[in-house]
Amino acid sequence: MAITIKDVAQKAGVSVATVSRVVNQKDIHKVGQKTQKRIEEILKELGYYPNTMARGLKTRRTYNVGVVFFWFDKPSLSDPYLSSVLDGILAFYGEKNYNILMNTFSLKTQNPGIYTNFINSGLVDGLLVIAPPVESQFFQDLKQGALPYVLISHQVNDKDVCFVDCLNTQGIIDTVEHLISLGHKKIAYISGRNEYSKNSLDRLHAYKYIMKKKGLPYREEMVFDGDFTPESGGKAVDAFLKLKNKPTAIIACDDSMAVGAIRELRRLGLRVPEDMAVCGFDDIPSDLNLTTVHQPTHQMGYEAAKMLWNQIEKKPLEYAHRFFPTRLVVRETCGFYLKKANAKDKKH
Amino acid sequence: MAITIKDVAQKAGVSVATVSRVVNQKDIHKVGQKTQKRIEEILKELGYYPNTMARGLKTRRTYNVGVVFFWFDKPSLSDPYLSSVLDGILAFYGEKNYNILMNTFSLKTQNPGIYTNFINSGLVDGLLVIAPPVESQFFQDLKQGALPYVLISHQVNDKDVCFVDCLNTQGIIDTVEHLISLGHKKIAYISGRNEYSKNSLDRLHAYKYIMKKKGLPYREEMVFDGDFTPESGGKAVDAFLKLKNKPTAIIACDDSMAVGAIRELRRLGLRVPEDMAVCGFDDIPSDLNLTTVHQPTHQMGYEAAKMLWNQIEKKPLEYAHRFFPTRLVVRETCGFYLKKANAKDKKH
DNA sequence: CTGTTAGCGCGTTCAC
DNA sequence: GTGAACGCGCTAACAG
Repeated sequence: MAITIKDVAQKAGVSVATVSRVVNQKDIHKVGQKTQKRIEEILKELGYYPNTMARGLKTRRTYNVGVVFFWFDKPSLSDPYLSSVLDGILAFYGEKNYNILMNTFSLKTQNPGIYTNFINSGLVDGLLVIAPPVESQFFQDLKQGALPYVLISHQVNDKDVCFVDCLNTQGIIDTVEHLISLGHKKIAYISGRNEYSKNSLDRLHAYKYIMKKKGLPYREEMVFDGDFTPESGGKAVDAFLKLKNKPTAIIACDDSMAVGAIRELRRLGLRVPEDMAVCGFDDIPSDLNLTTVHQPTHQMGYEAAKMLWNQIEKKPLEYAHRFFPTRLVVRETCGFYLKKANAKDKKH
Repeated sequence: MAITIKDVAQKAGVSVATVSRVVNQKDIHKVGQKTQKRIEEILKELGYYPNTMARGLKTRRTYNVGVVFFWFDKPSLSDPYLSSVLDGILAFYGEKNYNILMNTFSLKTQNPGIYTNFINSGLVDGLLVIAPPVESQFFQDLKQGALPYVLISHQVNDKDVCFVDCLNTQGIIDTVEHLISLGHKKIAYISGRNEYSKNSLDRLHAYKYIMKKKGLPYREEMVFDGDFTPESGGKAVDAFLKLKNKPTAIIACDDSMAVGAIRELRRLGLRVPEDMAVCGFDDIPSDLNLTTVHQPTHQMGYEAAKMLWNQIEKKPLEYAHRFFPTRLVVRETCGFYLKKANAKDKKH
């Protein structure tokens, strides 16, 4: 059995209350210098560490925060977006000496027991929810519960719900405008899983909005419903190429699908960007020189963690929502540099 | 305040003991059918969830396992090796309905308080330790404590210490032999941080061993001490190219450094593999067509998790150590296919 | 300055 | 079949 506060008290010849005061440095000015010294020595000698369970039971604080993320096929941290967000979270709570409790949630089985148990068990002081599905019982459970939480990459029309997100709409608008400036008019779009990702939905809306605004025809067949996998990006390409009126550019809702699209195009003997421009979203590491929209995922994780921490520690909240700017990163696959080079050639 | 067992008992007109029996399905045959039904209904109606802290305090079980990993500059899950191992761990404990508690440990500050607290606080039922430093107070604390643990990617000469690892030595031997078969004799090596990574150390030893065994001269200057970053791979190349007696092939202790080496070689106008063959270790996703050694990281995480679980649940342990085979994955950067193509050309 | 004590929510023993 | 009561280790209110 581990050393308890009682053991320490006994050995020091004091009461447990005094030991507790020393351990927690609370009301420490009330403890005699000598007593404190003696207790501190015995603490080390015995190798005492407070039992988190007992302490948590009493104080209702655990210094744990839960991180929930969602998956289809299998839980995976290998996703660059996810691991970057998590890195931000880890960075913040590393400083604060909190523990991170990971919990994953299958979108297939949708077993609520897993997270309701997590929400209500008193195991964590708060919850960080990464990219939850658009509609879910989850939110109701969350709102009903007393546990503080912050949503990541999921904006919601509710003053009271804390979240961080990037400016998805702006990112897509920038991309479309950039492609238009390169002369494209027939711009196709590969969507994500719109029922499961608010980001995906917001980006799709943005695409429709800006196409219309720019006077470009929005056509059903120019939107393909993908699922965030490279494979679905490839399927989108196959579908687009079958059209009578083929697109000259493709925007993918995320980089994975953009990568899949490029691979398929090349497999079919088409060149990117000469024969087809391709743009992505997220700016994940890749050697394909993808033109894409960058979002500050690490910072978003960090700030979400901070917002949650403020709630937990009852600090005044500076803001309930936090939007991070996106940035269009122009590389090779949109054809910008190709066009530039061609223009230069013509001059000569 | 959350619903407690007392609330349920009151509403059901029974004692807390009876409710407890129903909740835990323990001695359930002693509870009357009707009583059970009634309690179960009220349980749902009230939305009761047992308090983990109280339960943990009583039972000494938390259904949490801790995962510890180590870092230099900042904690990062973006490392493909790490995220893959974690995926394996998540996959296993997802099935078992355990929670994962992440804790990171800085190799710079080496503050032991962080993990000793973690070890002794009763917060977790066991510990998974990923790629710990070669020598550390950590191990002593671990051995002294009563907490079950399993080491990942760290083999140790101790029957009682559980670990999983891949056959690092075999991986390096395969690589060297493969390069020799392609005609290479001057094979340089980029090492990792040998004080902090047992894998790195084991691989270096393997390199020295096989070079000697094959009658190839081992020269100090042919080994460069890197730090697992692409940058250090680049520096290694710079150093090797300054030598009078330049290598014709480079083996890197991990893929990151191999990638860095290739980038630097190309930057300097050298071709890979024509002018220099390069091989890595780990088989991380990359578009460089790297010849490398694959290790089943996901499976290793999964099996380590299983070993720990067996300990926690007091099941008989099948084995304390588990070694996973490596597999040389021959792609472009070693020059194998180049040679093959050349040979074919000559025939004609 | 220090000690006594109640009680956090739960599981479990023992009595009925 | 069921309930009363104890104690897990700790913090905090109160007493002295």
